[in-house]
Amino acid sequence: MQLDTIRPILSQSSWFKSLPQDVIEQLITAAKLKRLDAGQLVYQKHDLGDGLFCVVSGRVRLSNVTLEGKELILTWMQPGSWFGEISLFDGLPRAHDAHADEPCELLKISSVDFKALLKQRPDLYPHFMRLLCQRIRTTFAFIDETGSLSLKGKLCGRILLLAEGLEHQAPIERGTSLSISQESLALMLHSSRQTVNKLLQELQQQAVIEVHYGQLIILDHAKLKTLCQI
Amino acid sequence: MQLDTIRPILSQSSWFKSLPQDVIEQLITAAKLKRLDAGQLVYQKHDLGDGLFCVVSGRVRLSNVTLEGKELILTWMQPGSWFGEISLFDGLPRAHDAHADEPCELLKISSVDFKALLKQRPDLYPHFMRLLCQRIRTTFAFIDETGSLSLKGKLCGRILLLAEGLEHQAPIERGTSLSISQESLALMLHSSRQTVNKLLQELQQQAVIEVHYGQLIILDHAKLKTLCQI
DNA sequence: TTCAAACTGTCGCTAATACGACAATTAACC
DNA sequence: GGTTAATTGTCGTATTAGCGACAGTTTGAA
Repeated sequence: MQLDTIRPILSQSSWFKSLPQDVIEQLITAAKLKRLDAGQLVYQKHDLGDGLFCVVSGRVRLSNVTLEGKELILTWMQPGSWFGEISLFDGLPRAHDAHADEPCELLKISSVDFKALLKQRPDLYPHFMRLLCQRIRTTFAFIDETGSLSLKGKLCGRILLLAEGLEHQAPIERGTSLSISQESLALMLHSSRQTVNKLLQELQQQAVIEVHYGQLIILDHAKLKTLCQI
Repeated sequence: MQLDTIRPILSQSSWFKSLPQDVIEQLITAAKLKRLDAGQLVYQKHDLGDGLFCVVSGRVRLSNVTLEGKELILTWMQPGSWFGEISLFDGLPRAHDAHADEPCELLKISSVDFKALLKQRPDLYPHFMRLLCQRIRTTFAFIDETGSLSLKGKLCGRILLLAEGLEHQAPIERGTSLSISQESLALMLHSSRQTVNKLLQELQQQAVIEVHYGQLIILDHAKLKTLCQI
């Protein structure tokens, strides 16, 4: 993978783009590219945090497993997204499992390199505080959704989140497609495949989405937004 | 209120206690004590963040209101707890409403003072990053609870959280009491008063808690912990 | 072309829980 | 003490959604 292929992916993150240019170069230089097969573990809950990651290609699943063995998907990280920063800052173990959902390429900045960078450039602290704040606000929004929306509303919210993750700041066009199984959506919603199926059918009836094998196509982005308004 | 009364309350927060001694003094000096009546607003969602708060006495409720007007309680902040830091670090509006649940005394450090302090003491950044990380991890734990526990489990988790908030690091003793209405618990669980009542009765049957008017008494702390294990 | 695996669509049963209603209890204030 | 507001306890009913079961569909690989 060439640096020139990576750069445009990294700049999909508005946070990363806002870093000083020389820091961006330093991070890219310090980063190692890792390839993972589908299903491979990136890190596991309770592991020590040994680095910071960015998805270059593929999709990483952040999840937890309950006592009974059921997997709860928190979210997916898509190209351009950074993750794994929290353990780096508080030194505590990983809060989730991270798996490659498909064959993935990840950039990894090791703890050691990262701490060296921070020591050398303390002016970066505010940038990383903003990254943490973003994470907190996303998480708060998630909780608000959980509490105030019907399952259908939550489903619409998740679909939008994933679609926006794919296209980042770019406007979502009619026809944006989302490769995800109904089973996975259910795991993210803490719901059942059958119920998700029923709701997707309803949304298809309303011409909001098209439902295909392992794939959704967004037809009416505005309607989706309305349906998940809190 | 004397400084000497405030100091022991502030040091209930292990985060605050870990700050350098001179910074603690600076913060105490910069802070203004605010008194609020029961029900009074501390700040409102979408307000600009104009300061950082610490509860000295009373209880502050962090909540959101849905489109239909239903209040969703995120949590209560109790003596020794700091809140309102996120808007300070990312400059974005408040994410929740904050109300005094009872007559309250709050310490407030204004944005201006706070930013001046950070400018003067950039070595404090890591401390505030830790505060943010704590918040994120609490929030993640909250989401995990939501997804993997039965309503009864979540109820036990909330009761413990509130009890621990009251007693902070101190071990919860048999007999710790919690002043809260069943209605409020329901709003926090996104559930109904009636259901919460039924579950509390069950817990009382099992001799885990005692249920009184506007009050719960914890009898079996260990059992509560078991019931909310993820 | 065939086969297996993954995914989707649908039915019916059951459990959980929201919500209205109303009575009983407790606390607070005059 | 008496009155009022807040809180709790308990119905019954309606709705939501989880889950097993099973057939149909799509995909990819032999």
